[in-house]
Amino acid sequence: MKDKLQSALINSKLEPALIEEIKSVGRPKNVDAGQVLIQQGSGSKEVPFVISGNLRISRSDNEGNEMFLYYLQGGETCAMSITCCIEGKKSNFSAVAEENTELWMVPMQYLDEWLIKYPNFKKFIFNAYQLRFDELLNAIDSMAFMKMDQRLFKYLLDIKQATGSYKVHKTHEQIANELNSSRVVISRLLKQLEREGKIEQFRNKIEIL
DNA sequence: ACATTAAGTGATT
DNA sequence: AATCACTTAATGT
Repeated sequence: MKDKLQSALINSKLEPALIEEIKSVGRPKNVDAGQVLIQQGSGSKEVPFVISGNLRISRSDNEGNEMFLYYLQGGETCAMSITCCIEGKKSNFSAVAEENTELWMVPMQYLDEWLIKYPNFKKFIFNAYQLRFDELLNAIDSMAFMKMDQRLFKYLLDIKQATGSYKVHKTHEQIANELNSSRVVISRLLKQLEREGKIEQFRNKIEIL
């Protein structure tokens, strides 16, 4: 597992000494597909680094409504959870593993120290923030300015990007929930996309062409 | 064969 | 774009 962590962080430009610290201080954690890693409103004392697999980050309310934001992939860390941890605040989003996902959990108490001790760690965090912020802007754009059909197609492409597969194993209902829409609407739009030759549909599965 | 779950469709707001 | 009501198709037992 540590080797995998090493290779996941190889492109991060983090100081080797820091990577060693991360390795010695954290612990591995596996999350199965579909499992919730972070529940909105919960607090955590550990920061997750994604080694492999991916996490679906979304905003949700207590009534089961969900709003998909973006995916977190290997080598990335959750910028939001870092501030959450440092401030001891509760999470304002939830993270669900889309596939079986390997994580490296690092206790937050080290973060302050690392931010001072390792300049590249600071860069890493700021960079992560920047990336997430851009993704958030994208998400906002897609909600505010894009029609549902465009959102849906973008969503499918996001999944392709995150999983590296053209096959999406989800039901119309699940998709509708994640986009905070209704099943009927999604069914119709998917049908449309199929007619346009952009996708092919099967039961519990959609293939992007 | 039957029940359950997923997906398709027309009509209405 | 959402909801209702209903149909059809696929799957599990």
